[in-house]
Amino acid sequence: MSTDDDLGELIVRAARSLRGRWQAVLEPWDLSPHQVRALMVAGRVDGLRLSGLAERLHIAPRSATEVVDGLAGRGLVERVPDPTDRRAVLVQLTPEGVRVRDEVSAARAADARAALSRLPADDRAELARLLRRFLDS
Amino acid sequence: MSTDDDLGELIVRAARSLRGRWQAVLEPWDLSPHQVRALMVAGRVDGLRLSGLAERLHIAPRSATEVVDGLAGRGLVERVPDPTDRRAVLVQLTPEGVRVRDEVSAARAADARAALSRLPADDRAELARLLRRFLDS
DNA sequence: GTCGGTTGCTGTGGTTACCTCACTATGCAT
DNA sequence: ATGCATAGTGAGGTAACCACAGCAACCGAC
Repeated sequence: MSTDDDLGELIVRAARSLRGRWQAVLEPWDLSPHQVRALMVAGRVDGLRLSGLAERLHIAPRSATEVVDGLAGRGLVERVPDPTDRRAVLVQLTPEGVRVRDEVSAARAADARAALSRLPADDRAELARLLRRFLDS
Repeated sequence: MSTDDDLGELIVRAARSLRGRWQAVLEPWDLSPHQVRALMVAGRVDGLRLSGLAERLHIAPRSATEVVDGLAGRGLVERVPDPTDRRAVLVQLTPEGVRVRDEVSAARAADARAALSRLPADDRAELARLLRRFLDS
């Protein structure tokens, strides 16, 4: 049905709109989307290995090295040896990394709120309910 | 509110899920998303210039040249001189291009139907309504 | 006309973000 | 101890984007 084609298209367009805004919001920090995601994950997960990061970002292990290189070069993240396995390397936020993570987090939340505030609160709730149902199915 | 943060996240995740499926559906044709979009646009718009294609795909004019190179190399598209301006080049689907466009179109529609059929029809309608409202605002 | 500025496409060359493959160091089971 | 598996990374490649320069064609003012 054409309504279903449209629905897929609508979801993708809505996401594109949000992603565009989000990228603009990130600009002051000059971080790629992957770097931001890595920062979030590394802040949330304690004792995160490079391989674990690669898995969560859906990229090759080799590429995780590069993402971490980028963040480490900015002093947002540190490589620390895994005490339980001398082959492994853990990704750990520096104090600066924590600060930037919190700033970016707050900016993203504020922007999402602004973008979606055009929709009445009960529409937002309904939308969230329906999307959750779709994703869980 | 955390529900709004979630909503943005939900939209992006839903789109990612659809995009992942879509890319898998496209695999047999070995076409990039941009190439498919170009094929669709060129099939829809008569007398489409490279610059017009670039505009619709939100890429630099130079990059449109490359997309068309790719499609022309597969024989899906032809460059024809613009009769009204000898500098300009029009992008026109070959018969093979029309065939592939229709196949891909049908496959995408079928997949979207399959992906979204997990949601009841009235939920789909409501979801579409809400997303349209968001996008139009 | 013709001449200066503009436009449409593309060649060259560069960046970025991925990838695979091979290597080293380490861990671990027999 | 020895052989195989695993963690990260150096080397090198690819695909998709970009800006800039160049060429051909268009167009408005004179």
